Amino acid sequence: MKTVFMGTPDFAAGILQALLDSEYEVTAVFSQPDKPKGRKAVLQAPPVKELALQHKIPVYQPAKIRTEENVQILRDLAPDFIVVAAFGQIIPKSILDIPRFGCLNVHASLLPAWRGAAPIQWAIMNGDRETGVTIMRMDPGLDTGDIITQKTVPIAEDETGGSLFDKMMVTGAEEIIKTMRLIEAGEAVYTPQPEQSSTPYAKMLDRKSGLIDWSLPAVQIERMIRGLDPWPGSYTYEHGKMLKIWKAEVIGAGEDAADNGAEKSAEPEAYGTDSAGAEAGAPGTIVRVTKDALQVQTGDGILSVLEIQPEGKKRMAVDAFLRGYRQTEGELLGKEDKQQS
RNA sequence: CGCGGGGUGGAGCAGUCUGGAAGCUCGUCGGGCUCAUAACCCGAAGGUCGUAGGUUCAAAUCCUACUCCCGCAA
Repeated sequence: MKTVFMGTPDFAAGILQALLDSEYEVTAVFSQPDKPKGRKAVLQAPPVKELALQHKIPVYQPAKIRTEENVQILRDLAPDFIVVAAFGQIIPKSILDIPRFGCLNVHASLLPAWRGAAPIQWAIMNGDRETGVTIMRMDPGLDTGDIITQKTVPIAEDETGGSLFDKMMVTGAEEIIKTMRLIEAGEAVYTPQPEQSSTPYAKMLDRKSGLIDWSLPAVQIERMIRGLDPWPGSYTYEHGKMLKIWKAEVIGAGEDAADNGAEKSAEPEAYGTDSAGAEAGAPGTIVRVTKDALQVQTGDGILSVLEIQPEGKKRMAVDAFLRGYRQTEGELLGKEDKQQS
């Protein structure tokens, strides 16, 4: 069975690997063009390309796949399947119609939920308890094709975008092969999706998506921090410098964060008068600094920051951060100094 | 040659501009106090100040080259 694969990032490379390990013959790979990356702006090949080259599979990297030239190339390849995973380009009907068994897409959500470019992160940010992988037969719409197979994946309490990516890749790899066999055997069932998605569109993330809005509830901020780890990362501003936050925990406002909360608050700390002002502070205010904790007021509840990365530095635990940087209670986070420039 | 921050005992930082005894907050080890402790007190170990060269009586500090880490931008 001749198969053409289209994809770009690591997630897609995992799917490609599964195809290479299977009985399906990958005759060509399409990926996005190499892009400058890193500080030196060195051209870097996408992971899928790297993997394909290792296996001596021809790689095409058109800037636009929808040209007549590319369509012709695909016709000549005459694949039985086209498998698409995180390719990054919209595939026109003229190509969807080429393969005998259609164009299959591996999508990292339980469609119709989270259609779009960043389904994994959005599922975490939304606080979903589970998500999953959907294999669908693509149609010209955006993640609106008929569903063939779905497999749910639970989202752990401490799930990050990165850890969920790994799980989804494994599941996606299993499901795509399973689904291809099903189709080949003529046993596939195509279930149309409802027109309306059950969630907002999982829009593409960029660096700015990571700016923390302290007026949101602490739980939501904590989810965002996990969802955007390792990319693009969540951040705020401290003394006008970017400060990334990689890990945090919600401190129940009043509920039973008892065990360590109780002991600590038992200590005198002569903390009565000035804390009153701090507690009532605006979202983003640092309300409490101890040897190894940095607690920030949010729109609802307190967020205790656990792992941090100052601009120009590496990730570090808060206790390390607090040793050198000396934070003060009452300081307000999130203000970008516009002094410079 | 895109812009910028940084490499100082195990960790995080100060000191660099205005050369001249290695500092701060912790950690580690030993001892003490205590019913007890991550708290407190006393003491100790541990550093080629990223690398190489230069200037100087004298360089963490000034000059040159290199290297590694990181943020931004793409």
